[in-house]
Amino acid sequence: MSAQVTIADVAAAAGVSMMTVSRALNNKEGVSEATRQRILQIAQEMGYRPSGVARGLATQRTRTIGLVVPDIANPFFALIARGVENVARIHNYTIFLLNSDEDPDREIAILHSLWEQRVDGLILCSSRLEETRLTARLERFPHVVLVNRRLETAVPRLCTLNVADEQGARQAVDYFIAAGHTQIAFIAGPETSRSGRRRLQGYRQSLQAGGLPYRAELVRRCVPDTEGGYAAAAALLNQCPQVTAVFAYNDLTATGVLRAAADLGRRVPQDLAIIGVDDIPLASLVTPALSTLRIAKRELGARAMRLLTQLMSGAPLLEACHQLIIPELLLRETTPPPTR
Amino acid sequence: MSAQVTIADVAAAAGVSMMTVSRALNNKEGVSEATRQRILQIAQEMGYRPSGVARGLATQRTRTIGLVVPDIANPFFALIARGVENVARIHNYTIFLLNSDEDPDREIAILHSLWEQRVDGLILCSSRLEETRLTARLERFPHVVLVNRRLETAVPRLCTLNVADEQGARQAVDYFIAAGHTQIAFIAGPETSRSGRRRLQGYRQSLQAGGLPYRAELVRRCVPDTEGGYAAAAALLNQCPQVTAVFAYNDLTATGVLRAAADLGRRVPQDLAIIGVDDIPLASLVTPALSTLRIAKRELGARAMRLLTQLMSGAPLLEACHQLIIPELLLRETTPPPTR
DNA sequence: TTGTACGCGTTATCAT
DNA sequence: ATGATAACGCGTACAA
Repeated sequence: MSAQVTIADVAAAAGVSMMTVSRALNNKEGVSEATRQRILQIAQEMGYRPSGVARGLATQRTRTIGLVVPDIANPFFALIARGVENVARIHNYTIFLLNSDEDPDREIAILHSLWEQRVDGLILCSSRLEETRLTARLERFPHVVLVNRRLETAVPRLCTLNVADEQGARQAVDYFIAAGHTQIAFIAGPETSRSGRRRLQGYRQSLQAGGLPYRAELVRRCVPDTEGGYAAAAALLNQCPQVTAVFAYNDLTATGVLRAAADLGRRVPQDLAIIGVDDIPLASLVTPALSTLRIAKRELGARAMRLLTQLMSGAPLLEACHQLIIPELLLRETTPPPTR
Repeated sequence: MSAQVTIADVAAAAGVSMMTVSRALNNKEGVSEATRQRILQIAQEMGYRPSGVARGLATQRTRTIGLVVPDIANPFFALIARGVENVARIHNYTIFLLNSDEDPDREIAILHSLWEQRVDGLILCSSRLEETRLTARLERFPHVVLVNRRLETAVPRLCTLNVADEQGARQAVDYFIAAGHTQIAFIAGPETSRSGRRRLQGYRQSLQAGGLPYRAELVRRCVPDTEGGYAAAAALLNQCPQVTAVFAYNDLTATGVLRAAADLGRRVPQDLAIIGVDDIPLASLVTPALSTLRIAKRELGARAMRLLTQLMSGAPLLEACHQLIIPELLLRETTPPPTR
């Protein structure tokens, strides 16, 4: 039980006041270089490390942030988290990571505990809270970046960072239409997903622009994982065998579509073309490799943390407070090679 | 900037002392039920939340723990993290998550920052620090659980939780031998991996027990990802075409082996049988689906946190301080179906 | 250049 | 059952 070494111990050992030690350690002026070095030396030898807790109480800043994701085991969010961490590390912030499991009640509980920890900032991904409840909780936090969630009302000290879902969906569906497909389905993910709803908008816009009718039976909700995609695709292909192209909510569901196609004897991409979303590592490892809307996940996380850092620094924002990430259509093997 | 509501504010509003408020909120005795309810009510209305920072300073316990993993984007560790979180949540601990990137220097830096945060406990996964440096750093922490890392010397207030690597490797190689394979290769992962070294021991033991010679050229080091597995397998299969079975460091490298086999025209499992380790979600999604040594990752994480909770509670341990998780051989499609 | 005294928000000790 | 007071470890005015 190595007794905690405090600044008082160091001061005593160095024969100076606590103040001098504090100044020396925090690189503030008012200490001669000689004593500073001596103090640093002694602190080092004693294994002194300042208490973030005490410092937090004194300064009212903890140098911690909260990162809330639906599920860190989802590679999409894991990569975002890596991006956040890379930037946080540079600026010396430590991260509380919490999983919300897409459960609004759980999300509330998480925000409470993060607030109790007095985090300096919060990055909240894919919040499933309704707007009023969400903004009410968020107002207490000094600085917030919302990822993958839009807000109707402006909240001070809050930025958002979103994927251009509509535009992305249009890219995918436009591609299908240009390739001559007329029966294009959308496996839409869960009803509660806001990005799913926006992708649906893009899907409809694209159909309309291409002069194709919208057919409700070609849009299927599903649990956003491989099993969900499989089930939805199996039902779809049985009931609407005329479908030749599927745009999927994400790569996990797209993988489910892939397996359903295989089980039903549909060749991919000849009989059925598929485009997913995210470009998680899995996408390039399944057979055939998934064509997908690539989202720069690490970069997204890094940008979120950079925004938060700017907010926390108190300086006026250099960038726009509400940003958009544009996905990029990545054609692999589940879309036919270009014919010419 | 909603001014922080403190216990003093609540006390003033309720017309009692801070102490009474504190007692009421912490369910301590010494408060009449009537005033307790009244205080709870008022605190609620004022939106009061106790400051973990101040509480941490006063109690010398922060109700936070540190979780260090090599890379949270690796699904193996992400699932362990979920296991840890599920248990932490129950006991009201909040988690600092840090990625070590398998970099010893980074690991040291992480341990420093976690110590500065005064975490109550630490779960450290796959430490790459040499024993003396590691134990020196760890002694400062009140309670530690080491995952996937053995220690020669005993450290007080420290438990370990490891995968039975040797035994697991033996299960896989024994299976190959029983199936009649005589040319069994091992794609061993990085030299620095201790579990890789232990799996190599198991591999050699199994060969010896089966009366098969050990051949150095059948053991290949590699970066532990798909690309590394691909490169190692491609070289191996070119130089030693007689190989009919490969035991791979993990599922990621096994997937690389799978792709190398496909590119070299080897049918799996007929020409080449493959067994990986971990059973990450990817394993069942590649084609053919990977046979693998399943490690119960969530359960591993949950057990680690349960151990830590027991340590932190101060009560004597109910379970053994050094535990082992036994992997389970899961036969899918990269091993031939049983012939009979 | 250096030191003193107080505050940060909460719990613990000791009274009342 | 309730309250006053002193920690907890550090930073910050202000003083020397």
